[in-house]
Amino acid sequence: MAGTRTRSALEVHPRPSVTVDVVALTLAGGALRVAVSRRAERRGRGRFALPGDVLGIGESLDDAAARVLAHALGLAGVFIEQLHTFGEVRRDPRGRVVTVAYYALVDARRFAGGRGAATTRARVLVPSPRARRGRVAVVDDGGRALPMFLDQGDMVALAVERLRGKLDDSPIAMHLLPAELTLRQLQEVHEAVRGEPVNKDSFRRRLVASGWLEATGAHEREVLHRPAELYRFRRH
Amino acid sequence: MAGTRTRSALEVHPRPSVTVDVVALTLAGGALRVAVSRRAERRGRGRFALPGDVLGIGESLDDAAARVLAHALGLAGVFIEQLHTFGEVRRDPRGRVVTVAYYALVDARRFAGGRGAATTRARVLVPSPRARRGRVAVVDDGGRALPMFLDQGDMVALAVERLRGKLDDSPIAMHLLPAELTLRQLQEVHEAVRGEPVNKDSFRRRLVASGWLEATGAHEREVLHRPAELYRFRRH
DNA sequence: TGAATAGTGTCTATAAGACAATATCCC
DNA sequence: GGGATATTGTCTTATAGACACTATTCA
Repeated sequence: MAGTRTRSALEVHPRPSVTVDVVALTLAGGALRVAVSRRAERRGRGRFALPGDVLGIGESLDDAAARVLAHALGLAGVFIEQLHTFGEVRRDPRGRVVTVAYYALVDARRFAGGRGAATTRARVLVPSPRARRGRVAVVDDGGRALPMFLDQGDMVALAVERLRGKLDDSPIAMHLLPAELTLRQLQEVHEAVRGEPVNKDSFRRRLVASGWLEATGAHEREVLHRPAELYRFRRH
Repeated sequence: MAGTRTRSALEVHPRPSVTVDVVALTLAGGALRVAVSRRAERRGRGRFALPGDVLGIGESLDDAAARVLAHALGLAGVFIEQLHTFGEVRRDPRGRVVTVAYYALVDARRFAGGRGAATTRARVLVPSPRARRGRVAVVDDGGRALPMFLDQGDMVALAVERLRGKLDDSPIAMHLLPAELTLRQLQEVHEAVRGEPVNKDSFRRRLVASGWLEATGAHEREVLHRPAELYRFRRH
C-alpha cells in the first residue's frame, strides 16, 4: 500500500514497460473510422496496429499520447482523452508491457489533410444495440474484419463505448465535425456512434434545447435540396 | 507507434515504476467514506494515503488491485473497477511513478467487519451539483479537510464522479448495500453520491420499473415506523 | 414542376414532480 | 392514540415519438 511504500521499494522491483496507444476516430461516409497501419515487423506481421509508442521517462502520459497522435496523423490540437489501461501479464509476447490507451476525435477534413504515419482509415462497424452479442469490429471497405494487433481490437471497442456514453451528456460530438455544422450532420454522428437511427424530431428539439449550439445565421451551400442552417458549438 | 515498436525498443528505454492505488468506498451514516491510513514515512508524513502497492512483474493490474484491496480491508470478492491512470512526470517526488487507480465499493457491514491495514474510514464530502466550484473533499468526523498524499485527492474525486455517472445506468449502487435492502436505503445511496436530495416518488417508480430489483416478500424489522419491504438485486 | 431535405406545428404516450390518502409498525 | 415512514393513487407538467404540413433549394 502507498502508506508503506518507500523510495527503495519503488526501485527494487523489476519494472514493466509502459506504452501509450491511441484510438484515433473520425467520421467519413456516415461511418466511424479509425487510424491503423499494417505491421511489417516479425511479431504480428500483417496485423493492423494502432499508433503507439513507449512512454518517455521524462514525459507525461498525456504528452506521450499527444506526441503519438501528432506523429500518426500529422496534426496537433486534437481532442484526446485517456481511455483505459491494459495490464494483463501475457498480453504482449515481447515482454511485460502495460499500455495506457487513449482515444482521439478528429473532424474528417483535418484527418484527411494531415500527413502522418498511419496509412489506413479502417471502418469501425458498430452493432445495433438491440442485436445481442454484437461486437464492435474493424473492417476494410469490403466489410471484411481486419485482424488487430494484440488486444487493440478491445481498445477500439472500448473507445466507441466511451464515446456512446458521453454523447448525450456532453457536446463531445463536436470534435468529429467542422466548426460550422448542420443538425443533420450532428445526427449522423449520433447514429454512427450508436449503431442505430435516432428520432429526428426529438433529436433536433433536444439538441437545440441543450444550449450547446448557437445558430450562425448562415446556411449550407451546394446541396441538392433546401439548405440547412449552420450552427456552431458555443464555447463553454 | 505500435507499428514500429520492437522488442529491443521496449527494452532500451528507462522504465517508470508502475503502482496501483485503490479508492475503497462505502456508505456509513448517510455519507460516503473512503479507506485511508495516515502516513508515518518521511515523505508525506501525516498525510492520508490510499491503499496501494507496486505492480508485481508477474501480476496483472486487476490482480494487483484486488491484492491491495484485500490487504487493506481484509476482504475478498469485493466489486472493483479500474478508474484512471495518473502519469504526470513529477507527481511523486520519490521518482517517476505511473499509478493506475481503481475504485472499490463495499457494503458497510463487510467494511466494518474486515480486519485490514487501512485504519481510517474518512468521510467524503460531495458538494451539491448546483454549488458551482464545489470540490469533493476527504474530511474527518469534525468536518476538517484531511491532507491527502500526492494526487490521491484527485483519485477520490474521480471515483465519486465515475460512480455518479453510472448510478442511473446500472445497478452499481447494489455493491454499497447488503444483499437485502429497502428502497429508502437505495435512495440514501443515490443522495450521498449525488450530493443532493432526490425525488422520492419518482425514484421509487423508476427503480421498480428498471427491472433491477425483485421483492423478497419480507420486511425490515426493529424500526420505529412502518417497516419497508425488502428487495434484492436480480442476478443479471 | 418534381425530388429531396429543412423546419414548424400539433397530437399522443410516457415519465417526472407534487401531493393527498391510507397502511403499518413502535412507543 | 401519536409519531414516523411506507405504499398507493391521482393530478399536473415536461419530454419523446409520430406525423402532417409548409419552405427552399437544384435539376
